[in-house]
Amino acid sequence: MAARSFLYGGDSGGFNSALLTNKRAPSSSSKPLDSFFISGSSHSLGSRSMVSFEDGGNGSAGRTLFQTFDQEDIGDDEYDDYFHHPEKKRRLKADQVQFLEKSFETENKLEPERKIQLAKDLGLQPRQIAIWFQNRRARWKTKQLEKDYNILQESYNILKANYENLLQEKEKLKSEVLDLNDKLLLQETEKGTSDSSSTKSQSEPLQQEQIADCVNDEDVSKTSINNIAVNGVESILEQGDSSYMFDQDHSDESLDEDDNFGKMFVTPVSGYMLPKIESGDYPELDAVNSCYLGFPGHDQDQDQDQSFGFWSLLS
DNA sequence: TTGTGTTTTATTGCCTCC
DNA sequence: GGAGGCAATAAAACACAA
Repeated sequence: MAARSFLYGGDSGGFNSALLTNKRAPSSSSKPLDSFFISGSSHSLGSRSMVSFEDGGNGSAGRTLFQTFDQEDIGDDEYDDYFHHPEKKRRLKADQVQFLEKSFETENKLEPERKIQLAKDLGLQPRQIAIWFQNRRARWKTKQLEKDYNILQESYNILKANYENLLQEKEKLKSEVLDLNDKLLLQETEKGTSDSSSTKSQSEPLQQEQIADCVNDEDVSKTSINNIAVNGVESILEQGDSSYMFDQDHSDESLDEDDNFGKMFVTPVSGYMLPKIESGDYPELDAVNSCYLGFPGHDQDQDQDQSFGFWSLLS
């Protein structure tokens, strides 16, 4: 991309009004010395800074915090330096940045009146104010995305740890069942009667089937859970609608039962909408849970409420 | 001093809204 | 169609290690 900067061309009395109304001012309008004559350029800026707070940032009425450049105020070398590097970028002074930061905290969008006022107060071009806010919003967004990513990463890790615990528990219970089955068989064998086979527990074949089902489901479930968690993270990263970024209030959306919002939740930091995973949405996850539920006398509701907190974690 | 990575300022192009 | 927003990007300014 061509990077011919025009900065803030205009006459020495102020800024080029065309640049305020037309943000696509052609680069050709930039004259070599234009950027030197930015309204409010001053001395005492260090070597290159474009602006300074002459009054210490008290913002007294009727006076900008930024003074008009005057050749008499700076040394010849510096003056010469400006002439020979007319388009150098100049960083804002710390005080100016602080002022803008405070303003940004109040409201991260910039209405025209506020822009003009800030420009007056700081002795900058309104366009500079707009650009600063735009860049600041971009930085803010990046940070929020990082935070959301970290939150999701943490959730994923918890989910994964829970899943692994779940598998361990399942193995333990499975071996208990096998053990009990062995004992049962042993007992019945000890009875040694000829009709023992007909009095054999009817529940046994069913339990063995269930165990087999659980074993078969295991790999599928593991893959599915991982996919769900990973997709959750990816969906945030791929979320392109920035309209959420500065829209603070999504509380109503998550309560709407008539559309998909009813199954969404809002990420805590950036306010992204993500699908809320519930029991029944992913049969593979239910299959994992169901492995506990086939035993005689086992309380399913209790199991879902207790120990692993599997669904509560997801929702 | 210099090379290199990061941050900040500014431009460009595209999109949306009124 | 103009104004303003955002993403992508360039380039200056800055920080810092070697």
